[in-house]
Amino acid sequence: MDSIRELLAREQAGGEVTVRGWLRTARHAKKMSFLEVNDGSCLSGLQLVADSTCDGWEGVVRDLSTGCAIEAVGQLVDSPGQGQRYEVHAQRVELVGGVDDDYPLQKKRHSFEFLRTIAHLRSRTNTLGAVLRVRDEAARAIHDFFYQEGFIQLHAPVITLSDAEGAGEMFRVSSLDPADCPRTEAGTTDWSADFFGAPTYLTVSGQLEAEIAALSHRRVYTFGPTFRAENSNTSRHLAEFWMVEPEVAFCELNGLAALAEEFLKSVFGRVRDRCEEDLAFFNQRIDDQVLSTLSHVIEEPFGRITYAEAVQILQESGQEFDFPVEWGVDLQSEHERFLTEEYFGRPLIVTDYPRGIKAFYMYLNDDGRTVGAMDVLVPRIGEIIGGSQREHRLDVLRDRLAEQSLPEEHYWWYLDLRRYGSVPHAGFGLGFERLVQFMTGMTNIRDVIPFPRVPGNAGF
RNA sequence: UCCCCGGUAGCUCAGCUGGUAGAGCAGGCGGCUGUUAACCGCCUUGUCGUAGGUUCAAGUCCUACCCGGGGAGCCA
Repeated sequence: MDSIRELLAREQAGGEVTVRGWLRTARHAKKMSFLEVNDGSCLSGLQLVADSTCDGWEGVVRDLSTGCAIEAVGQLVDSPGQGQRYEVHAQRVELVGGVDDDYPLQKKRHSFEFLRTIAHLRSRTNTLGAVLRVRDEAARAIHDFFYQEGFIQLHAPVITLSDAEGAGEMFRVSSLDPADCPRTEAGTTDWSADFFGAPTYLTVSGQLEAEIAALSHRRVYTFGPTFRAENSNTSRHLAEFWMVEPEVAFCELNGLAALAEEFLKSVFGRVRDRCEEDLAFFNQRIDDQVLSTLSHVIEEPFGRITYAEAVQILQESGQEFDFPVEWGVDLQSEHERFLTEEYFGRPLIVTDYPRGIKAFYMYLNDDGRTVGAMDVLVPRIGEIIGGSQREHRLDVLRDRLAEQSLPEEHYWWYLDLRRYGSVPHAGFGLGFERLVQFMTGMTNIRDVIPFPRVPGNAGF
């Protein structure tokens, strides 16, 4: 049995083929029926043409409608009609699974909001089908890029003891019965009686574990689900999302920025090459900037400025911003978008942020006021990558922990890494769904992951 | 969490200054054509988000809540 993708890619027509899939439309005329079958292997469907000589004409073909699962055998021929190169003259059509007449997917366009309520069926639509293929290709491209660059993949734990960077609410993991859990003498929950003997949470980042592996295997990455219990209701946030986190030993900030740029160019190039049809669809139906934006990322060098330069550009821009800009405050969405969309018009790497607005583990620069942090900003999405050179000097790291009132005992093993063969190292995090959003032009992040988890909704 | 906008048929929406609900699509039946989100005719479908309130009368006005969308914050 061939996939429709393979059949449509054939050099020439001819021969008997078997097709299995789901009907997008069934157009019935008096003497013949046209059945458009899709099997998810590509955006295009395959047109089956059946007439009264077809086995199954009465009792099957004439009763088919949108959504039916079928299997058909016939001859692959050049299509005389417009809109497709080949079609199949069906000799036999079997109904594998019929549909009740309340099948919710129509031939007409649905809103993405409605499709989210039928997440079990929406992957059969053009747009979500294309998203799943692009997402798959991007994931493979990421693994292949790191493989070729000599990285090994680290499987970071999903259940962790403590917060990676003191940022973000975490989901608690517990096997205790909330209605009847053991209490301490003070009356609070006795977590020492819980499954792990301590409070545990779903991970918010694999970074700290990746640092461990980088300090033995030099170039490593993680690619897995991460979790944030933030009450974020936006088109760019999920409670469960997939994050890519490379970590490189013997590497400083410049090397990391170069890696980030090379990484994005490679992954985007691969998806452009292999998802041509899907990307053309997104460009036509979702956002007509998709293809030109991809080319920008692949072909043009990224802009590179320091935070201080960014502040100066913003202050001298003459733009009215809702939030004023001055050295020491974090850049707002509107600032990031102005820089990458209007001022540079291409992806942009901003480095060396004030120490006060960044995490404790970031490398303290010689000026004493900035850290070796790096954000990659892209048009329409804003920050897509955040990373930094890590603080590898034990004494400085201890000062930074104390500065942010973080208890050393929670980070005992993280500090150990600085005591035993510490080396300069750096890494970044990439939100995988935001990458897919950027590549497809989809405006809502809930539509680039098959089963989105957001506040108040974990259905399907 | 905050600010705006919205919730009317299975879907997408219309419904003016309050007067008792409608179009396209989907679905059913019939017709027709190498058709392309096919087309033509007929038919079916509603606690007008929920709960209160104002009024002779509420889809329409008021209040609260729920849900959805856009933006912001947090961030990836």
